[in-house]
This record gives sequence, C-alpha cells and structure tokens, in this order.
Amino acid sequence: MSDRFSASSVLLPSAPSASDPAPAEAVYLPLYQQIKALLVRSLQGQEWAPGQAIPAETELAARYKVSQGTVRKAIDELAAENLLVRRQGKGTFVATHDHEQTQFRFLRLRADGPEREGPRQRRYQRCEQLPAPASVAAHLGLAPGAGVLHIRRTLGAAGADAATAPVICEDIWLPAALFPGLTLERLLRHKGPLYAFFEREFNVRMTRARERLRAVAAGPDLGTLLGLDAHAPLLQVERLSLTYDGSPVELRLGHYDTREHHYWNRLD
Amino acid sequence: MSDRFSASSVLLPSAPSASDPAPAEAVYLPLYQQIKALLVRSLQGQEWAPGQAIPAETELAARYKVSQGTVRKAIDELAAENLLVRRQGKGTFVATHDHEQTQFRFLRLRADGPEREGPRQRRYQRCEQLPAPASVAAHLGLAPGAGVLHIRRTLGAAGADAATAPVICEDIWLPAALFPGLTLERLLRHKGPLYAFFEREFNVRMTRARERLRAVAAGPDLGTLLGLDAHAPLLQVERLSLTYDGSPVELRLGHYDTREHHYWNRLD
DNA sequence: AAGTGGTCTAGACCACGAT
DNA sequence: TCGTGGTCTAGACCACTTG
Repeated sequence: MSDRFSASSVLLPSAPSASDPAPAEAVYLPLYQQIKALLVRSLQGQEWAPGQAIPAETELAARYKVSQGTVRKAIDELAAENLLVRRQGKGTFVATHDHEQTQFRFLRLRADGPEREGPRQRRYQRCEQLPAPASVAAHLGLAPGAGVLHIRRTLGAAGADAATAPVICEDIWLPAALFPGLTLERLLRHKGPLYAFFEREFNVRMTRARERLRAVAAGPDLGTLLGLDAHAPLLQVERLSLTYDGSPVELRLGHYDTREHHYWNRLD
Repeated sequence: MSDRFSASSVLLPSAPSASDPAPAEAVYLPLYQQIKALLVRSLQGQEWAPGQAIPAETELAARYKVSQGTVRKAIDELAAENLLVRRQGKGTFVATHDHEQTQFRFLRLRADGPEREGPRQRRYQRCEQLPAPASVAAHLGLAPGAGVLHIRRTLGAAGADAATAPVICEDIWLPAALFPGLTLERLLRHKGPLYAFFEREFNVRMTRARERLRAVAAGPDLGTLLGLDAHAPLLQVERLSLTYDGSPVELRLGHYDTREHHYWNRLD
C-alpha cells in the first residue's frame, strides 16, 4: 500500500501517471472522496433507484477494494448531503421525495399556528412548451430559445376548501428535453409531490437547491389569483434546483401569501 | 472493556447503575456523544475562549481515557455544527464571530450584483432598558416584565455614503441580565460585528438561530427611515438566536429593503 | 440466527504549518 | 524537524431489523 495517496491506482482516471507527465499541481484526492464520486456516479446512472437499498458496506468495500471504514466515510458524507438515508439494521437507501418525512423538504412555508402545516392542496393551471425566455435560459444553462416547459400551479392551505384562495402561486420552468411527453393532463392525474412525480416518471431527481427571497407587491394578476389587493406584499421565492452532478434542472418562481404563514430557516 | 456501551462508567451520571434500578427505557449514549457533551460544557464554561485552540486530539483522548478516533468523531460533529473550526496542521479552534470568514454567517442579505456584498455600515439609534413586552418575554423565555434591552440600528449598503437610505432596520431585544452596563455609547464606540462585541465584552456567544420570514408593508415609520412609500413591501425577518445550551439570548426583528438585495438560502 | 449499520480501538502513515 | 489534524486499515463487538 505504498501509493495509497497517489490519487488512486485503480479507481479514477484522474490519477497522474508516468505517461501523463506532471500536471503542474498534482491532484490529491482522498480515497473516500473517490469512492464518494463513484457512488454518486452510480446514483446518477440509476444503478440503484430512489427508495431502494444500495449494497451493504462490506460488499461495497469488497467491490472497490478498500476497507469498510473508507466506504463508511463516503456514505456518511452522502447521507449528510441527503443523497442517501441510513437505517440501522436495514441498510442504506437512495433518498427519495416520495416519502412522508422528506416530502416537504424543499417547501419552507408553514402555517403560523402550532400545527405548522405547509400548504398541500395542489392545483395545476397550465403546462405549455415554449422557447426559453432569455433569463430562464440563463438560469437553466440552456441555449437562448431552447424548448422549456412552463407549469403554473397554486398551493392551498392544508384544510382549506375549494372556494378559499390559495396561499402560493408558482411558475415552474423545466428543460423540455428532460421531460418528454409531460402534459397538463398527466400533471392533473398524478397525486403527491411534484418532485416524486419527476423522479418516478422522468428519472430526474432534485438533490439540492438555492433560493433567493424578496418582498414584492402582488400586482393585479397575482392579487386576483391569491385574493389580495394589487399592492399587497408577497414573499417572492426564486428557486434553482440541481441534480446529482450540480447541473440546474428546474427554475421556479413562487409567490407566497405570508399573512398567516411564514418561511422558516435555520442558521448555524 | 466490557462496559463500553453502558452509557459510561466515568463520564456522565446519566448511566443506569445497579443502585438506580432500571429506568423504564435505559438511555444508551455512545461514547463520542458523551465526549461531545463534555466538550460543549467546556465551551460554555469558557474553559477555552472563542478564537483560541482547544487541546490536541491526542491530549483530549488521554484526558477522557478514550481513543483518539472517538474524540475525533465528537470534534467532527462540533465542527459540522460550527462550534469548532479545524485547521490542518494548526489545531482545532473555538469558533468566533470576530473573523472575516464567519462575520456575516447570520446575515443572509446580499446585493443583487455580482459582488454579492451584504450591508455593512452599522448605525446605532437607540439602546434602552425596559420591561419586556409580553411577546418578547415569551420568545426569550423570560418572566413577563423582566428587564430587557432594546437596541435599534440600521445597516447601509457596503459602499454607500451617509446620505443614502439604509437597507436594513433592526430591532434587537436582549435579556438585560446577560448584558450588564451595555449602553448606546459603548455600541457607538465599538467597531465590527455585533456578535463579536457580545462575545468579547459579555461572554455571550450565539451559536445558532432560527428565522421566520414574511413580506409586510413598510408603514409610515419604517418607510421614512428606509426611504420608501408606506405601502412598499419589505422583507420582515424575525430571528431567535440561541447559545451553546440552546437557550434563547436574542430576539431580533429586521426589515430588509429587497429592491436591490435578496435573502439567499440553500436547500439540501 | 443472520445480516445490516453503528461504535470503538490501536496503530500506521500522509499533508500541512510553524520552527 | 516536530506537532497538528487527516486518512486508511483491520478487527472486535454492539444495536437494530427480519426471518
């Protein structure tokens, strides 16, 4: 084991070799980071599907020819990033949005009361393909004018009836190439979280996101939709969601009515 | 080492013993969790001050009579929670707010442009002691009417001159008992982040916080202060800051002008 | 009882920073 | 050169889940 730190004999082609003479700064990557990269690659390639168990640590250790502790550290980090979920005695599972616990992981709006329930009543208004507007293309890393899907939907408070105005209105943009055959009808048919639907039907999994928040005036259209005056303040939430490899796959512009709800955040 | 998992012979009194017959559910605490608790206790007790190094892993292992790996895991978690900062080759240090890198850890407002700078120009308007209003007392866990300090300040954009309207107005409430002798004069004299000042002068360190965000109308007072119409939308940020043991030590109500700034967040 | 993740140890060696 | 944290290994045993 003389070359334990040589950025790997077997694992990654990134290892500097004799025939590939000296990249000015040799890339030192710990073994467990390389294992982590291999695991992510397997996740990307759908080798293990969301919700299913990955092989046991001992098996992975044998496969990659490293000790169990090294595999363990790799999995630890992936679990910390919410890509995997450990369950003692059962195994390690590919994280999924199709699960009660993690269902509202990306929706940070909660009712003010003690229940803290987020809006759940989904209503889909629109789903159309169109050439990407410049700003949408820029965010999604697409060529200007590339095909994108535009979805519009609202979310209503958990216990509200049909007549009550919704709490959230969202405009969602997706690269059309990744969601072939997605129509309003299919959206209306499906039940449950949108991200679970994407995962199941299109093999697109959102692993993390960044949001930008602003306070804005509702304006006439959103005001009507949400049952507010045109000058009423709304919380505007711009979300860019990324997949395993960090590439953006969804742009979402939400407007939240925060009269009886709030956006929560933890700082540490 | 037969009792390795017996919730510890030496470390914590929480261990179930023969003389303390069977608490219905025996509390099993891993060794590294117990070490972690001991480290936190030392941090609380100011055994090691913010910015200073804690003893080396080997030394702590000897002190607590465990292996280095166990101490390591405890420190790993504390570093992940931002209570400690590891620096390879140098040591492990107590986290501090008095450092360029972590200075704006709790302020999530950034300019829209490519610089992404947060507001830095601090101006203190007020610092008075008064009986705690009911809601403030509730949030801080104080008796109704207990003494609290009320600070009001504004924050202006990084490069703005004195005539430009500020971007943030904050009302801050602190338990008076924890900040003896804090006056507007001292606030005006100090330079740098408020949390660094609290840490240095009053031994009060904010380790984490939760925030609740809403969009609200400015109203006449805030409007005037921030140079906006009364009905202009503002981002309202309510922050409750906690110290090592999880007890709340600061309540802060901020109003952010988000016309040229945004609040950012990462979801994963 | 078997299989999985979780904890703990002891020891070796590497990378980084200061001296 | 030394001391620090960082990586890796091999092996033992515990805790949880399922059959």
